[in-house]
Amino acid sequence: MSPTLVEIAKHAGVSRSTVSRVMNDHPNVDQETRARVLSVAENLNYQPNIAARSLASGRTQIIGLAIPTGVTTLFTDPYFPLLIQGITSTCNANDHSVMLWLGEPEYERRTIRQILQGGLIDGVILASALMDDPILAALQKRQLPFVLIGRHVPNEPVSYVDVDNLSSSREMVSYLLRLGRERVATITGPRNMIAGVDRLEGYLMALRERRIPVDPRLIVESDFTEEGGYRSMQRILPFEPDAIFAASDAMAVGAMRAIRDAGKRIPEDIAVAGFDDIPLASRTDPPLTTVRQPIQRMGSVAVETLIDIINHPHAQPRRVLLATDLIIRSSCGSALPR
Amino acid sequence: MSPTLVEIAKHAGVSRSTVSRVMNDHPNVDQETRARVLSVAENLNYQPNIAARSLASGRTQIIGLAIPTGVTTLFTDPYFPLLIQGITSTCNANDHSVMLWLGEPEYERRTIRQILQGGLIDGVILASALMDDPILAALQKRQLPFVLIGRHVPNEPVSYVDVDNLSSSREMVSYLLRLGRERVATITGPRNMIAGVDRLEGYLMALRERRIPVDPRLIVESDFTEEGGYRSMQRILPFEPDAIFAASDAMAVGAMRAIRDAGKRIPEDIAVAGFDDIPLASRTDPPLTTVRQPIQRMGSVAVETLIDIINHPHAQPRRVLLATDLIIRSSCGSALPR
DNA sequence: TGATATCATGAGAGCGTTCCCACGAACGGG
DNA sequence: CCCGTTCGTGGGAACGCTCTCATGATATCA
Repeated sequence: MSPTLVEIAKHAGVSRSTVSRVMNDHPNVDQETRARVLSVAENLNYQPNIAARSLASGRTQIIGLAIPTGVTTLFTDPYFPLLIQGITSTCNANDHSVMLWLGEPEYERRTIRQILQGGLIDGVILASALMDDPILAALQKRQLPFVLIGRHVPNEPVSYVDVDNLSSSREMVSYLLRLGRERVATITGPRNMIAGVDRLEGYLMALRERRIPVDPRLIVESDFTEEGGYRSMQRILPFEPDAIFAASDAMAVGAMRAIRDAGKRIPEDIAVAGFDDIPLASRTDPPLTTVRQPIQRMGSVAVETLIDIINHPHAQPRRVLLATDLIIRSSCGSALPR
Repeated sequence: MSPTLVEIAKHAGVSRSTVSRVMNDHPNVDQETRARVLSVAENLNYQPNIAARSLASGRTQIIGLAIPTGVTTLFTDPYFPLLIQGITSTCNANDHSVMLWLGEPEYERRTIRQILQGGLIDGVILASALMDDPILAALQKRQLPFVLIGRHVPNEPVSYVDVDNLSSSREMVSYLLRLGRERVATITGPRNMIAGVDRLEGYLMALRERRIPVDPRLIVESDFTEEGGYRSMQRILPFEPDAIFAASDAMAVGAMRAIRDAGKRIPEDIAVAGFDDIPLASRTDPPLTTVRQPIQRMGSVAVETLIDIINHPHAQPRRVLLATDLIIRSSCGSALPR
């Protein structure tokens, strides 16, 4: 095992208090002493015992990452891997560790208890797609600092980090309209996911800006899956859309298949736009115009935000929206002749 | 915060020792006392403080999951999500927690230290695709229990859990041969990944069993990516294969594209078989015959194995190989007429 | 120059557990 | 009936750290 504070102290000829101060970057330590202690610690390969530190200080430098796995579809694209990568790397950079929970219905209650109590954790990142996740309520009840991945209702005092779904999809739909498309349809995500709601709202906003009346037959709610996209497109096709904005690339791919099966051409007859920029998007036929999200970045920002909250628990809730990139490929063609 | 042992003791009218015994399922506690303590603990919503327990006992009930992210390709299929899911759920079931490290070159040294020392962790699951991962060496040096995901050289005393790559690919290639294919080629994975090596070995073994001479021009090493599969297939095509066994579905998909681009038909001219059964495999044209791995199961078994090792540190290394399923779709056609 | 603030350091207590040992009660065998 | 076990229980010590307070040395100001 690693040596203890006392051993370092002995070797450096100081008290364990001084070593502790050095290790924690406290001021009021003589430059020379600090250097000596540091060098001894380095030589002996000292690593503070996290459990002891935690017990004494109440801080663990561990943050929990809770991902309720209700929505299995999310595992088919690299969303979570990227998110997790962003989170862990930023944690590392900030000397924190990540504890992972994938919420399973069966263990959820036990897990929640474990997360909230036990004192093991300084804060939680909740990456739930659902707006009404039960963990959220539990989290709010306790004093544990937490950050949501995904926007939340603005009148509740919760901190969150999200992609700017609303602006992104508004921009995308505006783009379709600018190309000269006149009957732009949309396949939305589920209404209980904020991403679904926001992306629909962006669609509506773009129409409103151009004073284009909303045709409810051109709006179909789906579930972010390819299969769902396929079926939804089939329902939309009879109403003669000339463009489709799918709220996820997976659904866009499904929609493309439906369009093909109906004997229509992309983009000549119907322009297709997606959201997410999954790897497949660049290899569809034709390549898919879509919105790229800074997923990894979002993980990073979530960690930074959480650490900030942990350090300043009584400040205002933080709300961060990240900008996206419009990735223009050929599935929407170019501007139509007027 | 959660109440402490002493508070439970006070309410139950016993000493903290007795409460501790109850919480840890020690024998030699009166039935009635045990019941009383348990009920008090339940009422007060008691949760043991993990830091304190760890400090006193040296055990944390936390296992580390280290995934070196060198190979980014692995993030494009749901391998890791499934693995992680298997690991976390089994950890939950066994009252353990998961600490996650995605190894990044930059932080690796710090991370290793953190993993190995600090006493935070009871054991490690190392899900590295590489055979010569530097973390492995560090891990072996210390006394920390660990389990590898992925087979390892048999003469070193390390425990591992893996899919039976060798038998699986031998079976697949045998299947192709049984269908009457005579020039079966293979696109292998990298030589520094055990999965790549084993799957090639299975291919060779199947040929050997039928006394079919190995044509080295029909064997091309690649990198598990679609792009790699595409290029490799292009190199193989001139040598007139009538079947191709790709060591991953991603490569198989690339190979299919190359075959198409060369104007050949699947499966009439060339049968295609993959490995992994990624979601896409069932939706290629034609649907891909492949090998399904019990990835989630593998995670579960790894956890169980690790916990067993933690409890019995001096036993023999455990080596587990899991069986796979041959998923027969239409990319290999049916038996050719003789 | 004496009173006061600042700095570098050390010592003690405490964080919530587990582990070890001690103690009395109950029990059984000689 | 006494002595050695076994059982249920309690108390002390320890785990390795942080935090608060005390102390003496040095710097600052009137």
